[in-house]
Amino acid sequence: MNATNARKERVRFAPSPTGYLHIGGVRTALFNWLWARKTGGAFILRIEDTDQERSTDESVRVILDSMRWLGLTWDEGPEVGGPHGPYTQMQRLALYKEQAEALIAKGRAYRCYCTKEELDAQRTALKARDPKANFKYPGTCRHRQDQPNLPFVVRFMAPEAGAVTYVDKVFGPVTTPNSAQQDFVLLRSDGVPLYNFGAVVDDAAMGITMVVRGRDHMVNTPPQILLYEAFGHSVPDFAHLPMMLAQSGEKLSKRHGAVSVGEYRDQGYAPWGVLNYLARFGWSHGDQEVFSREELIAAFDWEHCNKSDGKFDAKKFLAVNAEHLKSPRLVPDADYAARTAPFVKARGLDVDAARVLPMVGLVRERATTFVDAADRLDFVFRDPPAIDAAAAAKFVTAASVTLLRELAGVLGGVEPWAVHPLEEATHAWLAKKGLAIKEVAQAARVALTGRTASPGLFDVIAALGRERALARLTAAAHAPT
RNA sequence: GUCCCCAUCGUCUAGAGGCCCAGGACCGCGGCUUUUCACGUCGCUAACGAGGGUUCGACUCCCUCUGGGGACGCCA
Repeated sequence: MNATNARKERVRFAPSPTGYLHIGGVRTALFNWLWARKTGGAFILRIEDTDQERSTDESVRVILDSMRWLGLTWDEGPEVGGPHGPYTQMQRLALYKEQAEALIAKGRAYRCYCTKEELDAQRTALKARDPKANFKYPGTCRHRQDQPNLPFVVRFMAPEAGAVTYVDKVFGPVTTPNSAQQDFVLLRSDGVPLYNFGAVVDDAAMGITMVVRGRDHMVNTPPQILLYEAFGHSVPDFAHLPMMLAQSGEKLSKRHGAVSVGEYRDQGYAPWGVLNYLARFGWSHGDQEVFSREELIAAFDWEHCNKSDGKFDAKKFLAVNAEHLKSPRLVPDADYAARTAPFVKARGLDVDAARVLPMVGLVRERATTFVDAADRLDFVFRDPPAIDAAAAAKFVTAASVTLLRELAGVLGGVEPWAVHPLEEATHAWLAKKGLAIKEVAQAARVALTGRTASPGLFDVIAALGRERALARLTAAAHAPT
């Protein structure tokens, strides 16, 4: 697209498998993925499972499933492999240990024998004196002799003077004084790396050229850059994305409603509808709101990324999704049918995509989700249709029963069984009787669909087919009120 | 408290000094269309946080304030 984008970027999404895939995480993954696709680079998926307390295999599975459902395919990572594997941090422990030793050898890190208890005590004591104080590790073990029999963590020897400056792709230049840093822990006493160390070692090993992540990680960037420099590695570019908050302004969590990809999948959202909403959150392209996958890859850039945090809006999200469902360009009929069929089946109807396919036109402009589509299509596949009692009581009266029977007789002779002939025959009949369609429409609708709201009457009659349509009109006549 | 970041309608956003008494979308509210529900369509409500500069001219640049957010862990 543009000469400055010539570099093929290697980017990564590195979730912690501590639960479902959060909608905010998806946006981070998406922006990474878009950039990889746009630059013809690589999108790497890495599992950061070093928090053994909270990480689970189940969660890894859920995350991979969600990514696949969204269509955010990864070029390197779990299950697909790649030249820099393994792509799960707990399988890379030897590397972290080796790299930590290398830093110690360079004099840029050291073993610390202070126990967690000692440190906690110091922290608590400080807070007791000054509740607002900021506890920093005092560097007690910086020059302590090796203690072969004591457990230790490896700490970074942070510079006390100077500052780190980097140019964020979204936020521009950011400078942080080194005085804000401390001798943070690289390796725990059990040999498992902490976030900043693991991320830097892996990003360097995997040849990551740009780190794209949430703004909540912006504070991690200076220490990470210090690490790159200590190693003598070139520093990647960084792009931080503003955060997606709840309407209340709090961090978006389950108590604000659905936040996991799985929930939206189960609610019948289209994967690309989800991604489209997320793409436009913190990024814009003039007034364009709806994008196909290809359009988004072509249009995406960092210049139009916003810096300010935003609030998740479920209604707008639904609207964007509905926009996708309405468009055959964005969701082709076959895809629409395939995604709707499982939801129809979930209603206890033995229906496959092939049977849904010819019915897509009935709900295309009405349904906002595939679940909604399945609901609106229920009457097509259920025989007899589920009749809403209140609707029947109101519209299927003794008088309308007679009319419906008569209408069935009239329609019985219509050839071919298609919307226009059916409509013409009905109107001719109505004209002869001096009736307005209004006077039979709702009764017919309830008889045919069981509900007062449905697709167009003649579309329904045509879709049902001669036999079933006539049977339903007649059945209603036999079972009034 | 320390360090970092942010600031246009309720929400997502356009806006890169005059094109803006601020545009689009969602939501909300009306009208039209109509056999129902929708779709569609027309319209309405609604914003540049405050104060100083800079400039012939600021939503756009600078400063201060105010208001938000993030981080300060052997979590990620």
